[in-house]
Order: sequence, then structure tokens, then C-alpha cells
Amino acid sequence: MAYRSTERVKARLSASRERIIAAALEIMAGHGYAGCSVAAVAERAGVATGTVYRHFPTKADLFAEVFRTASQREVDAVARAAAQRATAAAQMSAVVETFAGRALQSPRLAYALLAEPVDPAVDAERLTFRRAYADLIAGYVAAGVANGELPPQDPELTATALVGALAEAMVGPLAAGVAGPGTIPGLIMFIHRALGVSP
Amino acid sequence: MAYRSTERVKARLSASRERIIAAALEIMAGHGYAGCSVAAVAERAGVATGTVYRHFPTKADLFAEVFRTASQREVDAVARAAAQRATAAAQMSAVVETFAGRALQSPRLAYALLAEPVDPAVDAERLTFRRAYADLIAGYVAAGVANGELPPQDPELTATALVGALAEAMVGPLAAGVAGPGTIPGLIMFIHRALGVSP
DNA sequence: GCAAGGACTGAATGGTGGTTCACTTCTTGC
DNA sequence: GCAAGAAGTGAACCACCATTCAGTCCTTGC
Repeated sequence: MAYRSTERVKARLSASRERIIAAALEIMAGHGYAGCSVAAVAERAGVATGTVYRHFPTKADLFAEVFRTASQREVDAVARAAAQRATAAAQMSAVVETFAGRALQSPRLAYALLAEPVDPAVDAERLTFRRAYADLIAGYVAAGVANGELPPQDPELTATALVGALAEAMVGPLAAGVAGPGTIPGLIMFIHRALGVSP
Repeated sequence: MAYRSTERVKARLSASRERIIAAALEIMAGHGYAGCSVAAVAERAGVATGTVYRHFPTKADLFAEVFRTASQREVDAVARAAAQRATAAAQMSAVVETFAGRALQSPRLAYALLAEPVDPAVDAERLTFRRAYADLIAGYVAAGVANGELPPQDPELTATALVGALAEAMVGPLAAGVAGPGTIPGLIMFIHRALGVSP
């Protein structure tokens, strides 16, 4: 009896897995989900198509993980930016700036994560992405309501609606190809009004 | 030389076409876009699959028209309800009530129109759907700003953001199948705040 | 070096469902 | 009634692409 998976092999496997995820993400950022055949991902990752299936049971599983990874990165960036601000108003400004700024930086990826048609199993992952944003925002809103900065409101509903507003305001421009940078200040004003921030 | 398409035939053709669209719409309302194979649509319309292709060059063209028809119906209903109100605040209340009320009435259809994964050609039609809502709302906002009811703002941006907020707030309940009855008043409050309606 | 067993390969497979087309049926004008 | 030509049919076709698997290459422990 020989061969009992060693550390070195485990590391290589894990690296390979990461490379597959990264390749999928790169293709998504370049050509959208539509361009992501398993064969294309495998080629970009430098492996055979069959190898993809040694790491993920189905294509949907692969892309669920891709979405999860990419989404987490986005949410983390937004959370990090907001964490440095003190008031709910400032926190929401940071949310908009970061979210929109990053989306305008990689519009194709943003579109894929937010709105592009994908198969249902992957779509489910998108819901949790939006939910993560909503939870983040709901926290700021609840705190603002608690300390009197914001008027009474249902933080969950406000947060959900704001996520929708943000996404829609970005996807429209993304689809139209028009990335108005003047959009961001306008959006911040809108959101402050919607929260009831006193001027 | 005989046969030169007569009125009676034209009427029959047009009726057949309408029946195909209606069948597609019914299947969408029942099983979503996913259940809409061309064969299924044809069967429900009482024609052969080949006949569908005498009316529409491709499946995408058929569903583009289905989306257009259904969307127009929704937008019209909303516009009709809002037209009976005088102030921007009241008009937007009517928009929310009508939009949300109708969505909760036929959740499967609403989901298909708003958010279900569809092929890209059909997805494009969805953009114009949302755009139609945004244009409608932008009109009310612009009028409200002009007559001083609302504070100065970019009506386009506000309208886009509000469409996103409405859609996002509805998709959750639609997916869950549960229609939170407190959602609509909450949404109206949110939207009034976002518009800057003075309390 | 070697045997055992896992990892990797990529051409072949298979299922799905949109699309076609040779044929049948119907409609029209004479 | 009949010829011309359009509308309707639905089984067969085909493209696409996720998935598989028999064969090959590597890694390991001795």
C-alpha cells in the first residue's frame, strides 16, 4: 500500500481549486456568465475539463462558490469602508461610494453579480448576496434609529429598499454603458432623504 | 392564380397569434418562464410547434412580445390608478398600492416579469419595462418639484432608484410566497421620505 | 525501482429543447 | 371541381454543452 495523500498534494489540489475559481471569476468579469462554459474555465485555469469535476460536483456548484467568493469580497469592502464612519448618514455615504465606485470600476462583473441571467441554482446565491448588503445596512439604520439620528422606521424594509435602489441605479447605467460618475452624489442625497437624515 | 389572403384569413391568423401569446402568458403565470418550452406553448394554444414559427421567427421574439404585452398591461394599470390623484405624494401612493397589489395577486407572473432568469434577448425587454415605470414616476416627481411640493432633485435618478426599491421590496415576499400586509404602508412611508414629501 | 492508488486528461456521450421541412390540409378565384 | 398557393403539422434534426470514463501520468512508501 502506497500513496496516502500528503500535505504537498493537498496544497496543490487546493491551489488548483483556487485557480479554477479565479479563472471563472476572470471570465465572468470579461465576458459575463454567458461566456463561462466549463471548457472555457478549465482552459483558462490550465486544466482539463474533467479536472473541474474533481473539485466541484456540478457547474452550478462551482459558480455558487464563485458568486459567494466575489460577493463576500464586495460586501467586505463596503463594510470596511463604512466601519470608519461614526454616524448612520456617513456610514451610508461610505456604502454608496464604495459600492458604486467598485461597480463602475468593473462594470461587467457588477452586472454579472447583480443582474445577469444565470441558472436558478446560482441565482439563489445572488439572493444571499443582496441579503448580506441588506443586513449590513439594516444594522446602520437600526443604530441610527436607536440613537435618534434617524426617525422611526422598519430598518429591514428600509435596508431592502435601499439595496434595490442602489442596484437599480447602477445596473441601468451599466446596461446602457453610461457610467455617470455624477450619479454617486445624487444617490447619496437620495439615500439620505430616504433615511430621514435631517439636513 | 388563386388565393390572395383575404380578410377572414387575416383575422384567423391574428387570432392564432394572439392565442399563442396568451398561452405563453398563462404558462408563465403558472409555471414561470422555465416551464415555457415552445412545445408546451403550442400545445396550450392548440397548434403545432411548427405553427409558432409561422408567427415568430424565434422563441426569444415570441417572449419579447409576451413580456412587452404583459408589461404594458401592468404599467397601464399603475398609470391609470395614479392619474386619479392630484399630488405627487398621492400619485406615488397609488403607484405602490397598484404595483404591489397586482404583484401579490399573481406572484408567479410578477416574479417572471421582474426577476426570473430568462435569456438575454428577453431580458432586454425587461429593461424597457422598468424604464417605463421609471419614466412614469419621473413625470410625477418632476411635476412635484416644479410646483414646490417636493424639494429639488434629479427626477430621473429618483425614479430609477424608486423602481429598484419597489422591485426589491417585492421580490422577497414574492419568492417567499408570503405577502407581508404591513409591507405596503411601510413602503409608502419609505417612498414619501425618499421623495422629500413634507410630513 | 516498483507496485499501489490517486490525479489528470480530453474525446466521446447524452439530454435537452429550439428549429426545420417534407408533407398534408385548407382557402381562394375561376 | 380544380389548380395554385398559403397555412398547418409534428417527427426528425441538430447544436450546444454539461458530464463521464477508460486510459495515462504522478506521487508515495518501501
